[in-house]
Amino acid sequence: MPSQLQQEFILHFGEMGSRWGINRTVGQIYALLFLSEAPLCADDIVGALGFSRSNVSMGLKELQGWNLVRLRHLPEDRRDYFTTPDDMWEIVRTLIAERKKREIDPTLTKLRELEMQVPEPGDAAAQARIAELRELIEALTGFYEDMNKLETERLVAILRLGSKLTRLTEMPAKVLNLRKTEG
Amino acid sequence: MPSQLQQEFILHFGEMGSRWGINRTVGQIYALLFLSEAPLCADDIVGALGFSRSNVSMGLKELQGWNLVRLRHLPEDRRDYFTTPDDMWEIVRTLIAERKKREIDPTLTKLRELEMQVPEPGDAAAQARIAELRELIEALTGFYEDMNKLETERLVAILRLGSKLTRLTEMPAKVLNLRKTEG
DNA sequence: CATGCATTTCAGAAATTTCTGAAACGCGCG
DNA sequence: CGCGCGTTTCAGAAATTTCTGAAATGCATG
Repeated sequence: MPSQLQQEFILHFGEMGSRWGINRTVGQIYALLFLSEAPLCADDIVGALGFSRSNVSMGLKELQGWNLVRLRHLPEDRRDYFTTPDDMWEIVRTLIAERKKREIDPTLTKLRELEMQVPEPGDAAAQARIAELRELIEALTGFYEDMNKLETERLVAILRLGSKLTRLTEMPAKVLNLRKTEG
Repeated sequence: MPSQLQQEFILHFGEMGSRWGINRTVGQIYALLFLSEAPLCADDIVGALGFSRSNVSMGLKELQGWNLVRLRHLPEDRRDYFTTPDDMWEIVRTLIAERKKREIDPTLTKLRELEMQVPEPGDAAAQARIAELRELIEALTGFYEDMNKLETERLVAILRLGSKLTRLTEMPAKVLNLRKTEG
């Protein structure tokens, strides 16, 4: 039985679920798993949240589809248990990766496809706009991919620098090459 | 009447709409406005997409709520005309700002609120996890806010550097302070 | 202050998504 | 192979979201 604190967290995640592209049930299940130290099985979740068994099953399946939960097995027990990763950065990384996969990649593909089409007369402006959009998305996803390759420590260091990063863009090329690329 | 190319773009945006937290109609309306050079009025949109007049009205209102379209008036015509900004970076900036407002800020507020609560026994682990999540979100949104303050030129320069940014974190503090902060 | 033109509101209809219980399935074990 | 225990599927019910036409509203103009 979740405490008052946990209850509130879970309900909030439920409400936000719809804005995040998952639904209320799935949001609540995730929140519950996120807070609990020990792995939970489907019936634990039914007990805590009161959804039907099948709804929980579908919710867990969806969370697995998002790579947001890990399946585990306890000795002497053949039920499936689930947890969220301990490392919060790992969670955020998968979340971003999955959202990119669902919300951005299909559009990028479509835009590229549209650019290949032979334009009808009058399509010039539209096609230019599409190209510009594609370039912008590529700039952003390219940056994301670069950042995502970094170990968390380095990533955090960069985040902390924030607007100080501008300075790097002001430095002469020479200075930038003082150190060799590593990794 | 949209060309084949435009049609495809519009339909794609419609389908993606649901994944982006707007709906199909709204996605299509936005796509149409995005592609067209001249401002369009509600009836132009009805003509192009075949939705009911009221549906278009609601869709436009929602887009205005997202700050994704601009209202304009043409001389000698008292209808409302709409456009999307010419500057694509401005579009992306508002999009990100609005999504942050809807998808992240409420959660940040809630997490802070939960951290203030006096924990019941057994809540220690949960509260620690909540704190960790809050810190991580703050790190990310803080970085976002820093980046968002930059002029587009500088922002693009940083994006292009990508993983080269790591080097900055390897430099001794002295080097970093060679140049004074500006802006 | 009535008229004409355009936008907005709103209650119900239509469509879509979510949820449930019952049945089907999978699998290790005696 | 048949039993026990747990998971998944699925068709229909329930809930939610989206869409529509009709009526209401707003507002400049004669």
